[in-house]
Amino acid sequence: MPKGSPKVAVDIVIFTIDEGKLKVILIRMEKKPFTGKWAFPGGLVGFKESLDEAARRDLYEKTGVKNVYLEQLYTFGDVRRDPFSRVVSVAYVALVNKNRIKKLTTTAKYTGIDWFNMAKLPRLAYDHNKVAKYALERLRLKLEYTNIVFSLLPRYFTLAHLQEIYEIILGKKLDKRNFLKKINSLNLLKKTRKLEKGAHRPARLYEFRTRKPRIIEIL
Amino acid sequence: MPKGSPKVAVDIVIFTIDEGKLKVILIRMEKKPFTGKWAFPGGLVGFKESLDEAARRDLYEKTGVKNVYLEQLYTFGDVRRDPFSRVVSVAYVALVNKNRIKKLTTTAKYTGIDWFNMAKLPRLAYDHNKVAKYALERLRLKLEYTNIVFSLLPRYFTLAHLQEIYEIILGKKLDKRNFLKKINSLNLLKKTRKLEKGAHRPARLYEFRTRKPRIIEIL
DNA sequence: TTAGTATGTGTATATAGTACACTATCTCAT
DNA sequence: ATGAGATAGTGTACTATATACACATACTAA
Repeated sequence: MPKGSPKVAVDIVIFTIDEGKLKVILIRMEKKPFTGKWAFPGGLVGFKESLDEAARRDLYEKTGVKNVYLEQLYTFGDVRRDPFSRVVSVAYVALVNKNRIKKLTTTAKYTGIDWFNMAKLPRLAYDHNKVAKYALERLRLKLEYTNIVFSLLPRYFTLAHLQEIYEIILGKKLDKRNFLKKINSLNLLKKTRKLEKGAHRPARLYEFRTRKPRIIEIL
Repeated sequence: MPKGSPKVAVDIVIFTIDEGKLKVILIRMEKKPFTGKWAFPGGLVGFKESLDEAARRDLYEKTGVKNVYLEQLYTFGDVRRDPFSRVVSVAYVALVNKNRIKKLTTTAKYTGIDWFNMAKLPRLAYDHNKVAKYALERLRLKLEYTNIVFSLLPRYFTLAHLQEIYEIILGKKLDKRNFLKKINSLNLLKKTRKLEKGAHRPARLYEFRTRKPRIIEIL
């Protein structure tokens, strides 16, 4: 029978592409049970903010960016996931363009914040390795039928650049011609006038038809 | 900035098939802002139970059934979703076989509990019409690549019966031959010796290869 | 024996996904 | 001016999956 209620927090898996790798932001914990361990950033949800707002606020505090793709992932509520306190955590996934981030900042409660290669995460605090696994699955799935990568790209980009991002996230090589067919079938892109320097044939630049999150099929 | 923390509740969309319709359990509220309105059953999460446990407990209290399909759906956390209190609600979806339920019971806080046709829901309390929409989408989606309907069927059943349930949930007629092809490709069923009375050719009975929730593809 | 009723089954077509290689266009070096 | 180097851009054949569609079969009951 319920007596008292758990606390509510949000945790955010903030993805970016950097140096040809899929990376996430982690913060280093100072508090007792997890001293020195890394975890996804997050914090308690205030009385006067929705879950989405709490996630957006935390993302802004850490990275200084707004208007990126942000989606609720799953809610983790095991009793012992935080050994000293009962906290239910609503996990979110965010996608940010690394160029738009000047500096990562965190509060005094933490002793560090940095980008980590998603493929080589250390053992994380709480149940955050499970969170990471869910987040990657969801990201890969959504890639197939939405335009969510717009958050990872500049306004104008080449097909090769777009394909590279897909390859990094999916963790496998794609065929150029089949990739174009798929992207075309989703009807996400608009051609522009070509640009792109380089000691070779210049590539045409594309832009997204819309830079708002747009679901192509049912979720 | 967070000050205090919202309360945490679970709400459960309990589906069944009855009289050829997809139905859900609703309870009638007594408390002030929603007096007389119907809502999905649920309640606050206790300090010593996980979210899943809270959902399972509530399902058991209302219906007396255990061991059915139960899945977390989404977490609703708008500030004003409950006008008098700040409650974050983790919504769950459950599938139960109506035959296994003797009686619906609820606590003194509510003035009624009953089954409602999912296709004709009244205006519900809180944000529960949105919850209903999400739940139906998820149910339809999961139907396509999992064995979750096992919770809605007896141990032995005919293909016609199985197909009928799919048709009710999806809200459209299916072709018998194509349906069989699809079910076979999922490799969910085992043939048994035929039975089934009736004034016509008797139908072969099938059973599920396994009656645990089993994901066929990635979620 | 027959009428009635639901079962059980196969093929042809359309659509989506995958495998696969060569020509075109530019820059830079000579 | 020419050629080497480098990446861009493009089409077809094959496979797998999804859809449309109709008739013979096996039982019960009169």
